Amino acid sequence: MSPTDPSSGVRPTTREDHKARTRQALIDAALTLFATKGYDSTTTEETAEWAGVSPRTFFRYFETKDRVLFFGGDHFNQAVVRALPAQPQEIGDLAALAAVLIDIAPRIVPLKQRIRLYYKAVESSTALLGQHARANATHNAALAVALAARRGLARPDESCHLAAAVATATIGRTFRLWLASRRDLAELIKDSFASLRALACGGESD
Amino acid sequence: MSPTDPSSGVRPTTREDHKARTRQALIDAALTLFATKGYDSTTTEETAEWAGVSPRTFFRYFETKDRVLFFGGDHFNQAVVRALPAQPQEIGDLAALAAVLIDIAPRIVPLKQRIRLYYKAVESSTALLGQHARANATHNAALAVALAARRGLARPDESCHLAAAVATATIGRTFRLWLASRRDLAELIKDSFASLRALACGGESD
DNA sequence: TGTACATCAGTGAACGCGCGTTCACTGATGTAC
DNA sequence: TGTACATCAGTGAACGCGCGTTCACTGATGTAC
Repeated sequence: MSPTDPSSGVRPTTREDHKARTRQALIDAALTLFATKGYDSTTTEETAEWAGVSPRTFFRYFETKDRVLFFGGDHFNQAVVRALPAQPQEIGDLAALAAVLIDIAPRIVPLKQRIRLYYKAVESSTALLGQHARANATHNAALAVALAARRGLARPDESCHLAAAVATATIGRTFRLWLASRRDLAELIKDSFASLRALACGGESD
Repeated sequence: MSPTDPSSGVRPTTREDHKARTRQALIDAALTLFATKGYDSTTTEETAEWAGVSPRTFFRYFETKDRVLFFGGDHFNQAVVRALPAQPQEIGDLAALAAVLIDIAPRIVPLKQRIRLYYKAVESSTALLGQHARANATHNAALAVALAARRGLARPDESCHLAAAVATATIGRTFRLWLASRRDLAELIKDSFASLRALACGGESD
């Protein structure tokens, strides 16, 4: 349409640039404040001030106070779902998922400090915990669909849903373990899925 | 101490009786209203009115609006944790948990309609979803401790935590399946844990 | 059994607070010509 | 290149609303004697 048509290439104008930076400043402020002071003890006004904008501006970027925390986790979830079909058909669902996660791990590692803040923020409030749980539920649904496709099903059956839920629970544990240690994320993922296999198959061996 | 000392026996006076009934009325009102109108669209004032008390009375019974929904689910969780040591040592953790759950199932079945309302309410709001998630996390911690004891560990290791998390995820799926069908709860629990075993052990067989 | 007092469930009114909305505006960036 | 206009990010002020608190009170139930 116009010479600065965004769809014609990545050329951020000064305006768009500034907008993106304001948004990012609000997200950073919220992440830091929620993690240190707790969500309930942080006002939107305070967050705006920390980001260097007026109180009113907060709600130009986020519909509600809690929305400001959710931005990029979905990105990785979607990457997992997209990468799943590339895994060989022969291996099991959980093994395929583990393989995908190990592939993606290097892209997650650099965000460790940020993810730590995110989890700390989430634990500070039931409202954020609820958001997190809902994001997980959405991801599980998408994952179940992807697993169904892998098996040649039109719609996910209960086994697909169960696999998605169990995988997400396993990943959740793995993340917390990773954040609390210095161990390698990919190693931890491998260990967790091996441990899951050992648990479910009745062996007490490692 | 006094002739009506509560610790000397279960003799509810008229006063205690009335109090218990007021509390229950508030819980019932909240459960119904949250499930039908949604949590965010229901005010504490409305809940109080529905229960036949003044708005102010609500906060004499519950510190916050969300607390009114959480009352008896913990009871079953605790029952599971207490019953776990009675299971034979030879069987695996997940098998032991499944057995305990199947034992308890008959006590859960009569509450089906109530549990349905509970889940509907929880899904209506991130605040309640967060409460539910936190309750699950607390239960998982207790479950991990119980599993550690079963294995002769002083403290739960990561494998215990993982087992608890995976079991809770499995039970969550099972409950939703149960609420959406007419199938027998104990049967569904058995199926779910069998399905979990099949998933993790790599077999695609039922 | 009967009276005087104590306790406590429940109420009414007023208020603080933070989220989120509405309306009218400013001023910088972007566009037309 | 330069002027006139359009767009849009950001602001300020005022407000509605529901949660949760504080304080002073009523009236029914329970207790002492």
